[in-house]
Amino acid sequence: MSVTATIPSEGRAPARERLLAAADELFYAEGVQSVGIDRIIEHAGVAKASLYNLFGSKEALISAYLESRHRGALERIKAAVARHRDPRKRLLAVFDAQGEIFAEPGFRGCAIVTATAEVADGSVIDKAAEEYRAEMLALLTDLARDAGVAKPERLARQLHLVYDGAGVAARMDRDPSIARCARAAADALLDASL
Amino acid sequence: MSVTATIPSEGRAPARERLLAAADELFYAEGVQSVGIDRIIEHAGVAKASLYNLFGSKEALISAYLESRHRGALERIKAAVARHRDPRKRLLAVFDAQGEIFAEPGFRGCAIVTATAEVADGSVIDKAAEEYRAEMLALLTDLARDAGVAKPERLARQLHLVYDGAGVAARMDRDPSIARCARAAADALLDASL
DNA sequence: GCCAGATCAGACAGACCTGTCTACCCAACC
DNA sequence: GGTTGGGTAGACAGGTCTGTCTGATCTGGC
Repeated sequence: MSVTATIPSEGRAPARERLLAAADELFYAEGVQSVGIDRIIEHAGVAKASLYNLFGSKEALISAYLESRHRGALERIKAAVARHRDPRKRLLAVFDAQGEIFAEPGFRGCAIVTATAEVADGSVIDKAAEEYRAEMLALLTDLARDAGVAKPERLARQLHLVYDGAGVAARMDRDPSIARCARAAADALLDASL
Repeated sequence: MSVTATIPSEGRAPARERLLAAADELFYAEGVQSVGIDRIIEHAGVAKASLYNLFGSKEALISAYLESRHRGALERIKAAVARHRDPRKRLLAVFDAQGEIFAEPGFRGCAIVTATAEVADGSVIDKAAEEYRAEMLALLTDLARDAGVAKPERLARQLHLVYDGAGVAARMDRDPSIARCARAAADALLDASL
């Protein structure tokens, strides 16, 4: 389990990282089902055997890709939250961060939402998604509690709805500005919960 | 273009209907990408040649399936709306209907949202989705206007967010009760818009 | 009876998929 | 200098995919 980080032969990232980068790019842009292993390894400049040595299966690579995407998004959101001290601003910062993410070139919705839509129920991917969603809901619940609302769980669920909806709408309507709409809705829902 | 409805040989629906029924069942349950033509025709009891005579391609069959799903959902929602005269109740009826749909066995989220997540950008399916989303937004805008809010377009966008989010959450968390949460959020957003 | 059109069953082509396997290369370490 | 381990390159197996094609069968209308 120790990732001893054998220093790569200078200038080139190790195969594992190159594979994850390629997976991130291709899986996200075209879907985990549509993109085959061959394209991943070609894009990463890695031999097929290396992929199977390092990850074991395509599904495991998808899991790692989703994990990394989720970590990245949550990190960005938490960083945006941390830039404020006022509880209301902290809560709304979630949607500010969402707006930034939406505006990035190549944005195509929440990777986890789209990936679960591609695979049948009960896959390993579903299990990962469950975990990730719980984490997001917990964050929103904390922020709602800090904002002093009477029923933080209740508001958190509502905000989670708005968060999910914004992700879907931004992708399907190709409209990053929907995040401002989500922010306004969150603001109103917070007011209504006080 | 005239669907002259040649009466089927008694007891058996015509091939087109059986294909659509099979597509509806399998595509929805397992995804349009994962389900192959062979399984569709086997389930429908139809020859492969008939499918290609009637629809021309798998993509066209998917389009027809999405069209039918969308029609059905919108019809149900409009029927629920029509059961009320009070503008607020009419607006909230959208989310009541959503709750009914969520509670049905085999519910797996909005077919259009999941289908667009499966295909690359720019496909025919994307174009259809655009149309369907506009229709939904128009309905919400009408309801918001009738409820007498100052900026109906603004509220409609927010409600659309909640609607989309509820669909995603109901699928991913396997929790139909999220519709009540969405209804409450819609109620609060309506209040805040008056 | 007979024909036209719809439908059926299934082989087939050509592409693509995941995952395995062999064989070679090269750098680091003892 | 030899060994070990991670990496590369690519063939291969066995399966699945969409879409086409051939030919048989059924049914309604004349």
